[in-house]
Amino acid sequence: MTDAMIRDDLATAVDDALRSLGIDPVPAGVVVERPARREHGDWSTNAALVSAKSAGRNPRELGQALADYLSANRPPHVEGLDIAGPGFVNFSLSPTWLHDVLADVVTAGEDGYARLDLGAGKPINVEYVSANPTGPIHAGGGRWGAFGDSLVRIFNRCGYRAHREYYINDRGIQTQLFGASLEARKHGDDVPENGYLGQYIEEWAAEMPADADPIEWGKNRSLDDAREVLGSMNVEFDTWSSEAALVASGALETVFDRLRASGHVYDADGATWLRTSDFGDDQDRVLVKSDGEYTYFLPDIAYHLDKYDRGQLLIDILGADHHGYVGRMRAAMVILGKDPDSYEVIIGQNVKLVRDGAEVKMSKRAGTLVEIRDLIDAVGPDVARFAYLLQSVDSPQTLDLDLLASQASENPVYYVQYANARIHSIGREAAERGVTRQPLAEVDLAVLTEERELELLRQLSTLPEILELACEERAPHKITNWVRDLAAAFHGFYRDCPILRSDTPTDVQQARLWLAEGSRIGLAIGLDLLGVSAPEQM
RNA sequence: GCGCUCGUGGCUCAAUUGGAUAGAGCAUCUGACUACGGAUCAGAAGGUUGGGGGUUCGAGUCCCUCCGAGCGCGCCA
Repeated sequence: MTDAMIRDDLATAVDDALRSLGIDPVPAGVVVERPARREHGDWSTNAALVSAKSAGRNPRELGQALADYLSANRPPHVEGLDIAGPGFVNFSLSPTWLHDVLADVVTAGEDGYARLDLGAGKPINVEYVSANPTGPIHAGGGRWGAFGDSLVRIFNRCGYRAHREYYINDRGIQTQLFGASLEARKHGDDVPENGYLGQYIEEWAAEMPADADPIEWGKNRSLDDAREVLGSMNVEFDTWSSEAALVASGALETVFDRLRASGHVYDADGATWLRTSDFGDDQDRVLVKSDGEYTYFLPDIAYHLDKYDRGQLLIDILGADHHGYVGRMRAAMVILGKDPDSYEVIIGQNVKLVRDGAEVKMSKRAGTLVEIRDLIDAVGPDVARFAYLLQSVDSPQTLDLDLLASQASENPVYYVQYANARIHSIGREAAERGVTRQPLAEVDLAVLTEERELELLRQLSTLPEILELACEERAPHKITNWVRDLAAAFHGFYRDCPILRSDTPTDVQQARLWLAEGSRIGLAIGLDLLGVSAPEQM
């Protein structure tokens, strides 16, 4: 029994009730949902509100009629029914179904509980970070790493097959400038005009062997740094795609021919253009410059086309400063015959970093960046990752570096990890006292009737629906919020419902041991989706 | 100027996508353990959701309009 099954049962019952009152067909917009407030019951329906107008009846009176019908034809597990507010019909469930939830959770375990099949194995390609290989990753880029990696974990748990991808812009003027800057500083010369000025240039130039090719060496140095620092935050990739390799493969010519053949390419002002404005872009874009060089755009098109080999759905995660890019790429994909819905872009709002009470304006070229490495060194990977995932990517994020460091011990991530550590501590203490957990089948979970216990079970029961929401809305922060709520429910339970104390009856002790195990499973799943560790002691 | 995104207690953010009395954390104040870890728990205070108008049973959410912020508007990437 899961909460989704309960919801379906209730929705069916509500439909039946409406029809019995002569409201047929059932109006769109009638839903069964969780009320915002606990005292409004476990589930609620707006059926009376939505139907009242077309039925020409008063919402409260109609609600009463619905409640009467549902009382007489009571759906399973429903204990209480009442009508409240403007005409909501509220359902209260018997605690028995929560005991079933716990049995499900511990039976399915970490691997099986809240494992969905929304995707039916559909491959999704997710590209994120993709910072230019011209220096270290800055602290703003960490947001896309944490977000993208968690999103992939969510997809995979929901039955998709997600492929993680990083695109390396290792060709073009920026890489040349970067290499030239390294070379110049190596010899103590000034960097060229528009060159790179950061402190890291000095350090890396000093590291660089005298006989190294500065462009190649600089690229590899940047990528090693990215791999290492992102890896320390549990951010990994399946494919690192090189623009230079793509160009060398001849893929650009192939794509260019296909674009030509589409009839949407034209020459003007000595350059070659793609007529993207016919496909929703606000202006046409140059493919080949008048000096005969490709712009970044043609390789990007070739790259996106290439990604379809590794996913039926392409997702790019980009910072808000790239939002102007979406229209042209979607246009190019459509011109190449792709379904516009198969190319999705998630625009994340940028991160603002505050240090010493002032915003740090970041520019890689000017060398004023805050490296993500500095952040991780200061607060650790778990705090950094949790901080990134604490809020929706739709809203701009402000990270106060001093605050994050000074409040490291009060960080919400520790609140969650502490709950996990307490569970393991109970296990250790139980072992020491010779208390063992009996097989589930021999334990009566029905003795779990304290409000703390029920609240913890209710929270545990919502993970599947939260996961589904997080997946469909591409919103890992919903997992973060859920895992915090679960930890809060556990801490409350821990405080008021002793397990190992000598005055705890044996049957209650056994049921609570299983409840602790269920909580452990929930925390483990949630933290894993966030890519945050679940330490057994702290 | 045009376009995209956004504006929620002192601070950082939620809000089941149009639902009921807008919720958390931090900071502030007050309480709670003599048997499982106080990195915890319970409570108080703090709001005209930037302003105004509209849509409807119902608006933080949708529409219009001001105000304010960030980001785009290259033959850079």
